[in-house]
Amino acid sequence: MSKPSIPQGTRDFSAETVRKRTYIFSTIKSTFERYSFQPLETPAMENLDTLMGKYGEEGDKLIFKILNNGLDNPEKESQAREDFEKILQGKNAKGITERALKYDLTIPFARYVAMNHGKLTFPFRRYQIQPVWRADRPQKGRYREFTQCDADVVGSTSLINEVELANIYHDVFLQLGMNGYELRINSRKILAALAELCGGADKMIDITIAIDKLDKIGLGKVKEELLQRGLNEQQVSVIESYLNIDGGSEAKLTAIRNLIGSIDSGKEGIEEVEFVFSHSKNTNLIIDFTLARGLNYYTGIIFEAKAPEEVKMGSVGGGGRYDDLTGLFGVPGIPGVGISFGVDRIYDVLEEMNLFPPNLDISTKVLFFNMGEQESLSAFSLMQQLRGNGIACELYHENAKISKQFTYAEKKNIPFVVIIGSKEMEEKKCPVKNIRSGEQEVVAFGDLSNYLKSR
RNA sequence: GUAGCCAUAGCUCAGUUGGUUAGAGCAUCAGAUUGUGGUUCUGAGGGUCGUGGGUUCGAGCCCCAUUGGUUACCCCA
Repeated sequence: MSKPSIPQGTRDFSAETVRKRTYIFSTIKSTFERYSFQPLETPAMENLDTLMGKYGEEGDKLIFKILNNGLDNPEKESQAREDFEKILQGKNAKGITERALKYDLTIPFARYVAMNHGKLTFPFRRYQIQPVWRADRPQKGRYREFTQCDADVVGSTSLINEVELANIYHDVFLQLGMNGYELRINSRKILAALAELCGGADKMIDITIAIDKLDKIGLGKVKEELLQRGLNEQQVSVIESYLNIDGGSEAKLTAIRNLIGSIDSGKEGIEEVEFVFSHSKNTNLIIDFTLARGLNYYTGIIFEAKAPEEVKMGSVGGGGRYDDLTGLFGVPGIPGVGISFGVDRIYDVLEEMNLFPPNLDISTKVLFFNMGEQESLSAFSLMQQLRGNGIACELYHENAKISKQFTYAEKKNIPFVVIIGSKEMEEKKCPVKNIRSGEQEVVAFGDLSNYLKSR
């Protein structure tokens, strides 16, 4: 028999990890709730149709497809073979696979809104915290199963939404102690204007893919890539002057106005960025015209949250505005804007920077020592009383050596031990020892709950 | 999908140009110590060297394949 294992890029979460993750989830969740977002959950799997074509060509390849059941049915054999031929040619075949694990939370949400738009009150604000799956090659900060925390507002074009979302990022990251994070913003309209200026709206995707890599590969390589992608020298030099925009936010805005302010979409984009920048309380907000983001459906403001420089984790969240996401599902005219937190990466950042608060792993508060058969029965009934009063406690399972029971308490990070032997049973008081400080007090049985509750 | 690196005890790792019975630290268990632990000391258990082939008198070490992990590219949270 082979060694047990789990699929590549997936993880088991131990108690300690779950508690740390829960800490992140509850920080994000309570912030979402405070901003009046409502929870939503959607299935782990969607119909393949729902997902295909929504994330670009690369995205499609990374969708985890689910094999249909019943393919071994002899009556359908010839059809199955025919369908499989399509798969071999890189196409999809409903006969082989018609469901897939969800790839993000935004598209399923759009699908949900399209299905329920008649029942929803707009603007509709929802948050969603669920796992998603990508058939990617795992590496640092990248998993095949990971959890996203999304908040979206649909049915409103107001830029106030963008401002609020920028504020949410700030609230969450400051609360988590990631003070050095950056929230970069840009507008797709500015990128569209740049493409227009370079003589081809059809080149927008090529341009954005290339310039998005600026901080990674440098200006020289970006120019090379642009040339490779079919832009001419003159167009590349326009892009170069765009990329050279630098300095403080005001200086950047002035420079971008000079460059593309005369183009309608450019002007709109600049106004958007300026609005969000000037109205958000987020002091970590940075205007970054090189920010592009991969997902094709963004049309206005785009966000990307970056981990503090020193941890080299890159993006820990992102989002943006989409004018017509539900249009993909036959319900046009519902604009929206949303953001996402990448919990798994945030976890890695907090771990690396040592930012988790202590005591997250305290679950059991009291360990009753087992000093013998009669003694343990007495401890048992006291323990039940404490549990009734909401105190998590545990009785050591056998009459082992004292030192062993202490070690157990220490390993399980249980802060208090209670020792009940024959003497204590007679006197109806017992020593309560704080394991960390070593302090010990004798407490009457009847006072035990109150004593422990207060510390 | 492409490329690099790694795989030896529960964990972290040594292991010389290929040469006797594969080691250390930590962890575990037992004892010194039968109601107050964490330090210390003594002892014990624990391995098909990822798997399968090959070269060789001889392989943990060299070669091939395979599996798993990891890092980078593409892309992305």
